[in-house]
Amino acid sequence: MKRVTIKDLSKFLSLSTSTISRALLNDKNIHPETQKRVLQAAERLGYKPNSTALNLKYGKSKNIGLVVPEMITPFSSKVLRGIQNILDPLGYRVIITQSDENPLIERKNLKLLEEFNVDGIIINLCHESFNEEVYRELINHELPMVFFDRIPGKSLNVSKVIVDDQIKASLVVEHLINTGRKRIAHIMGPLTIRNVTERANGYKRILEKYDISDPDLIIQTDGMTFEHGRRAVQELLNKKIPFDSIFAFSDTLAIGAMNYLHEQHIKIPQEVAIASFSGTELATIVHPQLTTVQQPLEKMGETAAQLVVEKINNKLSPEQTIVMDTELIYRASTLSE
Amino acid sequence: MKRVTIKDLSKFLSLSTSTISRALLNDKNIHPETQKRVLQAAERLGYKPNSTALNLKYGKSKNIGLVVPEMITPFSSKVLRGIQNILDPLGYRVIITQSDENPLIERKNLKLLEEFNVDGIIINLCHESFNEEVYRELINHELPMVFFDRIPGKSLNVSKVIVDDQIKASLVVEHLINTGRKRIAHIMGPLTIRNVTERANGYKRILEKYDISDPDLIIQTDGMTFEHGRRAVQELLNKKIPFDSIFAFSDTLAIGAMNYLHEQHIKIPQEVAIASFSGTELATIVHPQLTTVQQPLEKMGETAAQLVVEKINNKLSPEQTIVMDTELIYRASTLSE
DNA sequence: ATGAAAGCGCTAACAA
DNA sequence: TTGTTAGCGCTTTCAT
Repeated sequence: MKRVTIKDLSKFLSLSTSTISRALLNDKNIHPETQKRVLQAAERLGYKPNSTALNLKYGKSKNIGLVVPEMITPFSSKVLRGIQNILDPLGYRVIITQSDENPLIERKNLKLLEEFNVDGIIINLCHESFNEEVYRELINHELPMVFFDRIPGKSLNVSKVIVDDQIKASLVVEHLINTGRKRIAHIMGPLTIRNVTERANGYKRILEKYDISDPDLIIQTDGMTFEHGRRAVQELLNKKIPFDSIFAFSDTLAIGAMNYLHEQHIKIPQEVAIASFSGTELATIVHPQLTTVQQPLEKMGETAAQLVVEKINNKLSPEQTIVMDTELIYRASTLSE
Repeated sequence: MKRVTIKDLSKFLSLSTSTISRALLNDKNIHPETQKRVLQAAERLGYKPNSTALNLKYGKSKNIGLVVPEMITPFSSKVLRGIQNILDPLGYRVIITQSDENPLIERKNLKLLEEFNVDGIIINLCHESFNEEVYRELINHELPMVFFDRIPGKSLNVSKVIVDDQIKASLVVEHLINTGRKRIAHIMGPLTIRNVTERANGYKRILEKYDISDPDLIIQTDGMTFEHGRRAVQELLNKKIPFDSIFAFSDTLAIGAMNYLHEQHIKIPQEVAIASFSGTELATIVHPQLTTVQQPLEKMGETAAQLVVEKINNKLSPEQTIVMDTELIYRASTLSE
């Protein structure tokens, strides 16, 4: 069953293709009667505009590329949802690529998206500097780019959507202190991610303020999986470093840690309280539920999408950094019953 | 920075566009010397083929639509990964749409994908019959479709990728019996999903075989979220129906149930053992880890992708139903230490 | 109000 | 071996 084109309609109605096009586009230069006939015929023959032809005509692909480190946790999914809220009604399609936390794959993805003629890129990067030159190149090619969550270093002038990492990290740690914790460990992610440093700074600031800091309490991981969280807390225990609570960079790391604690029959929160950053259901499907800084992921996606669209429609629109509000949510993992 | 086209190269080298095209395509009818010059110029000017033009030319979009009920659990993400393994190297882009378990949204998504000229659709449906007419229509339009996981009723002759639901459900239940359980509850999903019935049949078969069935033990949910699982077990407890184990349709339902049990301080697996179907990390990030039927999700995605590609390349290739092998994995949620 | 024709970037007959 | 031309489906000047 071949697709019906304007040409088919033109033959069918013995009208020129331009007239058909005008009728379809609601042009003023069209007789109402003619338009009615065209519309009816279009309906009857099942005419569907060919978006490829339009894209060629207008020099756009109506594709937006999304680059994320992974899609295994619901983090990226929720952001995607927000992105689609904005982009779907505008007729954009979203092409998703996963970097697997590997900057080389990320680079390949970016190149691929450029090949694919995407009109813009929304990216959550996996290394704050490794691909800086690639980002710069794409931007020079006038490809609109918006970064969210994990953003590149200051030297790149781009639009970003982030959260108030440091402040909220401080608040979390302060909450642990307020609930009587004194030996607060921190499970960091890799240093190649800007938020990792930000959140760690928030943590350090408070521990120093209360004069309870101890470098032994900071465990640096070289990855972001459940397994990394697990190994971090294992390390603390093996080194016999006493601790009564954990602030983890992400819910993934936190949950990994929780699991190991469970296996060791260490009670949460009685013996060890635990808190982290999240924004997904992950925080509520574990037991006990995790105290977290709730990031407005869907809203972040929407905001990022709005920024790309803005940039696509107006190449001169200025770069913006939008800091989203987060909410600290207290749950059972830090509250004794 | 405007994109460099073949025309630009043609001017730059004083050659016809067709010669340029030939050089780029490695045509035999081209002087090696000329080809070298073209390739060098292309490299120097940064030429990138315009995929939109190609798609128009060849009447393809090189887009494949993916329709899934949700992306919040890692289920769809893992399948997507498999799909991309196959499709990325072939130059296909994957457009993702989420139905939110709502057949009306699913229908809208399908219509949208058709508008978008996708070359094929891979779908995990959310109601086994509601949109049957839409599927049929798309198939009549010669749009290649492959169903996976949740498939439509028998009356539709389409390619499918599924697992051996009934058999494996039986094995799970038999495992529960072998570990001494006698009052085995079943948390079903909605009856509008074929696998739900399949797995329930497997469950019933075994309970009848051992003559321990009891209709009270079957809880029918009207959704698939954590919350539904939670409420199902709540219902069992409220009705004071005694049970010593649960077989849940999915890990999502199982985890929801686990959480409620935890809150009621009911010990898993000592007081209640629990098992389900999965294939994602969800089963291992909860405590205790869940005994599940591990579905090869990535492989399922790959298989589905291969089937669409096959169908795209040859409209006449026959419909196939591929049953993937699953593995029953015993974990702490059914094994007392 | 309608039609003819050009053009978006590319490929593939057909000529030369 | 290279060039000319038409055409994929659509919109948009420019004529009529």
